Amino acid sequence: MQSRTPAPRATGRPRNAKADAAILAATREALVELGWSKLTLGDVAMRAGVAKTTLYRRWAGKNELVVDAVAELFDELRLPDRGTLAADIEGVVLQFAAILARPEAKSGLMAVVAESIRDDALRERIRESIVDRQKRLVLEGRARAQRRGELPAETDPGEAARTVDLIFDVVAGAVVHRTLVSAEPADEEWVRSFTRVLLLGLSGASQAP
Amino acid sequence: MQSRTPAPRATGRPRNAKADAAILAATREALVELGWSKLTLGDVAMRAGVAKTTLYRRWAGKNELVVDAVAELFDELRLPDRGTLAADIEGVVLQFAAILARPEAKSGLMAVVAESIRDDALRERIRESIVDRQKRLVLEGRARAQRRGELPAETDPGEAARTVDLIFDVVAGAVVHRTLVSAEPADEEWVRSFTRVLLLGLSGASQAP
Amino acid sequence: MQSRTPAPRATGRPRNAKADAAILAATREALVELGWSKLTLGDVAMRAGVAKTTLYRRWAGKNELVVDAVAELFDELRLPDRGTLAADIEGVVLQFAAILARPEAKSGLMAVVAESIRDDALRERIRESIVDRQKRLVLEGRARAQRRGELPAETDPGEAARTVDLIFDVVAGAVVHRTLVSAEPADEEWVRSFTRVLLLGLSGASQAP
Amino acid sequence: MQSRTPAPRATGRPRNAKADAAILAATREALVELGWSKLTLGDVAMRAGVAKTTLYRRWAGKNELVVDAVAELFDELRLPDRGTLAADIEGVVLQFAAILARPEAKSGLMAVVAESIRDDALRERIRESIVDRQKRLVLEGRARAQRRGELPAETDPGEAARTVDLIFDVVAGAVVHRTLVSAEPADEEWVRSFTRVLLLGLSGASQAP
DNA sequence: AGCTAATCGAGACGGTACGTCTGGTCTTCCA
DNA sequence: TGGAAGACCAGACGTACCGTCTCGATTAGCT
Repeated sequence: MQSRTPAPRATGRPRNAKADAAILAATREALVELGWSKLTLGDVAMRAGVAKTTLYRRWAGKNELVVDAVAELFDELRLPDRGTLAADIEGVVLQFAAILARPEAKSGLMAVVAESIRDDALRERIRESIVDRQKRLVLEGRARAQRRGELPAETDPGEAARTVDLIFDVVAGAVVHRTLVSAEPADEEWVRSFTRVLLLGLSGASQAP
Repeated sequence: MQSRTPAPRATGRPRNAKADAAILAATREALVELGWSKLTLGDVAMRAGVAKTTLYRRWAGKNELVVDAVAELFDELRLPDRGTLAADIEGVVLQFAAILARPEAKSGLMAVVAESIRDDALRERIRESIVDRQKRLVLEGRARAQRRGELPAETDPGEAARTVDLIFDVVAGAVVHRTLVSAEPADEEWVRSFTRVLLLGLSGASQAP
Repeated sequence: MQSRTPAPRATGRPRNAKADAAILAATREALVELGWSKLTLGDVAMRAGVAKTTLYRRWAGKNELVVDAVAELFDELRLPDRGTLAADIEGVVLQFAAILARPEAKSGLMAVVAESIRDDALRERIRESIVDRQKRLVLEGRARAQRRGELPAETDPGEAARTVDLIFDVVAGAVVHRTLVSAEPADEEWVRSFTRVLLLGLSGASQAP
Repeated sequence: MQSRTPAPRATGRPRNAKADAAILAATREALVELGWSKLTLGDVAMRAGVAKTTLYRRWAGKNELVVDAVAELFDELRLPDRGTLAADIEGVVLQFAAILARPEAKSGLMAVVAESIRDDALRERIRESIVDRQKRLVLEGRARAQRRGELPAETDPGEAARTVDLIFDVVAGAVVHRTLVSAEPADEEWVRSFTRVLLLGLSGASQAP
């Protein structure tokens, strides 16, 4: 999530530790005001009160910077215990939708995903910083449901991993599409409908293959 | 889908009819080679053997041009009758995934969606040219399934529209996420798993509200 | 003296003819205010009311621009007939000194000569635009003195050319050194002393080889 | 000639004495390879195996450093007794021309002179370190010629000083112009022609004012 | 056949951002 | 205290594109 430290040095003036946070905050601010395509690194540097060179010393370019700035937003996601699997899912999907509704997330996320298509290193960075980092929610939710007896313990680990991936694609994809492409709010009503379809589909699929 | 004719003129030299197609083809070619962010209108004009002026006379900018260039790709989608609802869905989802796997679609689509977040006119153009244009497939598929007796006739038109939207968000979102973010192929196996979850979820949801 | 026209085109928008003069004037203005080392092309462009790209389209860089800006100054040099060779020389040397005393000439000339040491094309440009262009004065002065009978007609053309070069090196070198290195004014008194030494030296040298 | 010691210190770690020489040598090396305008202090520091800080602690900037680096070159000038005034002059002018032909002198000298036009402190430093320091040669040559009886003892001290200045401007100016602007070698033949003109001019001028 | 009007190519134009480089300064640790 | 290392701010560099403009040259339909 931080700037990539090229190597831990022992000598020379150490980097200003506050600058990283200031730059990421300035990036999010600029994303809100300008959007991705009109965001310039010179402007971000100015907002952060930092020279352009400092920014380039820590990030390779606009894409890497925006990935890190956006990734921090998703670390807010939590999975409070709401008693049932359905309620847990609804809760986390609503949180996810709320983050996606924020303009700094909207503007940046899709753009870097688009850029990642032609930049393998960038895609890997997105996966590390954002996607895989949040798969913990799916794993934790499933474990909790298994403890409650709502879901059986998985037998085939490969199958289980594939299911996690499928769930993640469906949940993240549907919420993103609803929010960014359809441009409709992913509100409680929509989340309830979506969760019901998802749970029924999954439970049916696991019972009658 | 074509360039926006500001007003039908009667006099003066008529526009070169072949230029539109040449420009859109050149745009797709450039998307493949360069991706969205390194695509420049000057380069597209050169590839199309056309002056930059000509290009700007027909499209307002990069975003509008790319939307039109990409939209043509999705007109290939067909819904052949494969006998059952599940097979029909699998077929169209596979076609959709195949188009999304093409680099000119990948590069362009996500980028213009990202741009559309801060540009309402662009979002409207995307919806007209791409999204709503393909909702016909969902409607046609449902009608066919109702004729077969696989689905009951809908009673509440509002509820039916909401369901169409939900299906579209889930299908398009999941396939896009799988292809672009997870960067895994949406192959037959995945499509079969996905379709099963979707159908079970929908049928269960409609039976036991 | 003008910007180097890469090729006489027939098509496309023609270059703004006034821009050349405006840029050269702005360059001299900036030389006066800032000197060579603090002169920036961005600043010159702004002063001239012209975009930086326009400037770079016409000149390869700072050195070439300054050569042209300074060269125009020396076109003012005239050789009025003052009756005797000594008076003619004194007159033109005083004019030369007066131009060299102007800050736009001082600042620019030495700097581009310094740069020309490592840049053959630049040295050639200086020679064409400034040095050889003003050798006309030496030639004209000699011809006039020969018409007056003050100097004999030269017999050996090679020797005559070498003498012109020597005179030029001595005159230009001495005035430049006096003005720029010694930083003393090349005023009438100094010019009279210098001219006397020069003429005596030359006449003695031609009489008794 | 050395770095300017702001105050003679008594306490603390003493400065590395070798560093001064290493830096000046590195400066000359960089002048040869890069020329003045592409010489950077960071590069000089690296060549000298010294930190940039050390360099800035001893010299105020690029100009001061180059003046000192170049000044050392001119200390090689000697005035061996060749028997006649003309031979003495030819000898020293040839030496001067040989130094000016070296790229580290060419590149640096003209550039700092150019800079000195807008920087009085720099001009004073050049005069101290280079110009006045070598006027000793003119004085010594005249005294020797007077001892030989080639020149009369001067009567008016002011006039004598003015003559020294004039000689210096003519000699230094002509050689510099020949070498750097005309870019022709100041070889024995040229020096002989030049010296003859100079001596005839001076002797004639002193005889018949 | 001439007129009118919009097109076409070419390329210059004013702007703006890029990512890099340099100049000087500062901050840290080590000797 | 000096020195090596290197981060820091400031700002110019020369390049690339943007979207607009100004040309001369076509190319139709309408008189």
